[in-house]
Amino acid sequence: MNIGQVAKVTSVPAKRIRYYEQIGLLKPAQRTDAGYRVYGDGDIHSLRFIRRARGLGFSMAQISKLLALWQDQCRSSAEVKAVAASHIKELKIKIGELQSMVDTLANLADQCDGDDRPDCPIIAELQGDKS
Amino acid sequence: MNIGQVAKVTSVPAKRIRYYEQIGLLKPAQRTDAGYRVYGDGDIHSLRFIRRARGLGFSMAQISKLLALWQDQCRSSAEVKAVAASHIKELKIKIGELQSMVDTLANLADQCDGDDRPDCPIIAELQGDKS
DNA sequence: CCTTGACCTTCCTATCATGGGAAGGTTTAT
DNA sequence: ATAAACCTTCCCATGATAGGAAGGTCAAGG
Repeated sequence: MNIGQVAKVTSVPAKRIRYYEQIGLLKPAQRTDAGYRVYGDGDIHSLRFIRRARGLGFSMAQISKLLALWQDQCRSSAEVKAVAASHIKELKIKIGELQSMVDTLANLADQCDGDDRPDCPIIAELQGDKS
Repeated sequence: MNIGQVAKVTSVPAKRIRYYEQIGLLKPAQRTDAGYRVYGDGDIHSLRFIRRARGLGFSMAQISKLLALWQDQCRSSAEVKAVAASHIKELKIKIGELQSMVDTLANLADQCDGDDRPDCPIIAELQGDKS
């Protein structure tokens, strides 16, 4: 299969497939005489694996680990779970940060009249007023 | 004040201050004969404003708008509120995405034994098994 | 057989908001 | 006078892509 066809069946754009190869996430694809990349079923499975992992927010570095564990028959599920746990932890931290922004902003926006006048608690907060 | 002193009092590193000037968020600072940037109180207020806005997760583009509104005596609070509302909306979407990742992952991790054996529902999910 | 269009290739650039560091000039303090 | 602590600009790096230019290749139709 050509890269374009693989892109279609995996929903991973050709550009991204080349990028994954470049950073070593995928092993270099075989080439035709003309230099075209050629892919087999294994590559397609790998790309789907990567796509799903990306969908769960894993970084490339984490996916690299997960791919290695996936291929490793001798893996322990504990190792996989550790990668996931670390990612969950990061996600929760991020969510907490974003949520606290939302809380503050919603609070301020709620107190804002949203009319034609210039007075605004949002601006006041950013300005540093100790209201 | 020199850039280093401003960095200290605003908690915004000199590097970042120069960057803000470069992208037009701050007006170009005055210079000494030797080319050193010189800042006044107004700049310090602006930098604190930017720092607080960044802390609430606003993008540079949004902060640019907010700065303009801040300076604009004729602003309507509705405009400010609109910027905030749009940001809140984006944040909530992001939080929703991250939370759904956490939910999926926590569920999978929960089902994972985390022992020495290779069997792992996390890997199975990424692999695409219809378990 | 030749052209056209749809592919493919590599390479360069941009994003966003920074951080790091090199090379070189200035100021301050001892 | 010299050393330390500043400052300047410039270039490169991040992560995970997207966009596009320049050029080679392949399949189909006239």
